[in-house]
Amino acid sequence: MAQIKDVALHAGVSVATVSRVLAGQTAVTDATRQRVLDAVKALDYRPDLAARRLRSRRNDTIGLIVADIRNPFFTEVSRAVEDIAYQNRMRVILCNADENPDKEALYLDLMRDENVSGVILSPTLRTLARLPLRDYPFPLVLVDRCNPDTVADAVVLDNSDAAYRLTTHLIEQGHRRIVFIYGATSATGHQRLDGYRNAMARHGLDSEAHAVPATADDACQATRQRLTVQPAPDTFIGSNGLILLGITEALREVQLRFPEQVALAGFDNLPWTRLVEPGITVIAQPVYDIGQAAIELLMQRIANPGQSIRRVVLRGELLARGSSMRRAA
Amino acid sequence: MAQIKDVALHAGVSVATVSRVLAGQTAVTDATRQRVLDAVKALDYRPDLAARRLRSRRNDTIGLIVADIRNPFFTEVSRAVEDIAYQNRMRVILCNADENPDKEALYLDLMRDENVSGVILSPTLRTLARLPLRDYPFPLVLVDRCNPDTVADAVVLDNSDAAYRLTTHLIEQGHRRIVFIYGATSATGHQRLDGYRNAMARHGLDSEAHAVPATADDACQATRQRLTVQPAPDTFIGSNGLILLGITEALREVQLRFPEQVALAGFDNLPWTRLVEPGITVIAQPVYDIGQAAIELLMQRIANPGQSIRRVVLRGELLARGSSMRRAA
DNA sequence: GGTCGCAATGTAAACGATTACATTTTCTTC
DNA sequence: GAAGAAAATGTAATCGTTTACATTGCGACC
Repeated sequence: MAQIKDVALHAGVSVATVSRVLAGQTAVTDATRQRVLDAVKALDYRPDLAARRLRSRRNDTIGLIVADIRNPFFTEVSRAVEDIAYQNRMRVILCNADENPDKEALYLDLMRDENVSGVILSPTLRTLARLPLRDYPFPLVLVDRCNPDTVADAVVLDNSDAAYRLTTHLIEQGHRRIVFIYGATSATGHQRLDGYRNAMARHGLDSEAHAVPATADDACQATRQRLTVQPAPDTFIGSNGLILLGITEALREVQLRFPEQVALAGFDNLPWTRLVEPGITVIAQPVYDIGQAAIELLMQRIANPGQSIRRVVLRGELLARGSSMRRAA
Repeated sequence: MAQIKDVALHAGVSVATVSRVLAGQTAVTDATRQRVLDAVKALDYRPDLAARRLRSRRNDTIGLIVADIRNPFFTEVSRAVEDIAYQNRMRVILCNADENPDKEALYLDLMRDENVSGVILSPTLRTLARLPLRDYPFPLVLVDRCNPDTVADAVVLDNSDAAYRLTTHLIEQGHRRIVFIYGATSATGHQRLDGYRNAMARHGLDSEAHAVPATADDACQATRQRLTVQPAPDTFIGSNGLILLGITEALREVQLRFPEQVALAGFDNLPWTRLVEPGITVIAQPVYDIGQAAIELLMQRIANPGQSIRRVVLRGELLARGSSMRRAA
């Protein structure tokens, strides 16, 4: 493996000059620059990243800690983050916390060990609550989840508002006994719950919400359970794509028809929501944009650590489909 | 930030001893080991990974280059790889090649630069073809995709056989005019195509296959297109989950009923395949197992570079659902 | 008790880059 | 053409570990 001194020798210059050429500095003659680049090519020289990072104390790597990689929301966010990062010559270390605060803490430690330039995180409720107590040695951008009082850059949906609009839509379609099932571990679930409750209260209706672990199986279980209890609900809302999936499975098991026997709606415009007859009404999130906004925010903060805290709030779009339509009288 | 010499000072030993304790070597007295560990804790010392990697020339990082992170198959593989890797104190760099050979080459170079201990790769056809020409400076394990003659460790499904079984099942159910839609860029698609062709030929039926870019949209487009041409097919097979999704969308658009008007089957037991009425028949892959086998294979090779090439072939399971059932006469 | 052997520990040289500082070259300007 | 400034280049220290090699300590054995 060629080293920088081999390149220097080959080009007839000093190692410092080679380093400068590779760093893209200006204080080099065009002629020598060219000789160095030729030598680099001739020897197929590639700088040793470990050495570079040790000496320069820079890393050009960012950490991305997602709550659940199986959730298509996060895979799409990851895609965006990765795209933009590599366009800017940064590496990404992707970690999957599986909605587990311990894993999350572990990965945050790991990021510190790796001396990353910054981290994008979708925190569980516990980590979010502890955020003010800890002091991380890197810039942190939250994505998908934050509280009104969190002191960190963040990119989120207008969760409460979107849930309010979704619930209002259902009420306007004549549904009344609306049950809300949400993920217990995420701030998102709670904010959407707020929106749901507000909409219900404003129309003089009683709220009924169930917290579950944020997996399809748990949501399915909870829905089954609820169906055994009278009075049966009109309508279910799932606070994210995985939960909506679980609810749908449970309703399909007992052969309930949408929207005649039960109405259904939720968050995340996943491909299958269009396929299930007669189409499931959802709030669509601008997923790629969320990821893109997050990494751009992070890079801005890395470049300028002193800048004031920013929060980007994106709007969800209501896609009304058959599952929420007014049922025949 | 505490350094190793601070720890040494605090514990009253030399830096070498500290390093030895942290490396878990045996040639240290219990008493000194304890003093060192106390000092580490007291100073909250964390080794500088860049320095360690530079000096030791080890990295304990593996690269995972998946073909398409949006394909749930690969997200589940990633989960498995990550789980096992971190259990073994290894880091994972996850890269998404988007089925693009150029991106793939870029990431492979990146892995070389990062000096990773090994790489898990799901190659496009082009990269697979070029594999013998290149010589990578790290162990390589292929996952999901390989040829009979590829000279590398690999973990794959019994693709041809599974497709054969699936096609035979459809034929036995009375379907005849079966169209196979597959991803052009992956070896998997071609192997499944072989199995399909064999089954058709054995029953004296004509094959009809269409290659498409491996996305749901392209599969949807191709299906729409095919539906405009007479004679209309009995049945569609999608060579993976994304393509199956695209086909399903196209068939739903024109309101065709399963299995009365058209039958449908494919690969990947994704959650939504159970939800679409009356359930879509699929070959289920042991996804987590595939990822687990891949990283275990890789770790074995890292530990023992000289061992002979291994190929792990896992069996797909046919889940017969309503979409492939015999239609009423 | 001296010597040998081995275990425990210490000293200092790597690892391969970047970069502060020193030096040389080139360009202005008179 | 000389002086001085600025640009280009070179020399060598440095980043924080690991590890080869040197040294010390200690018990066993004769």
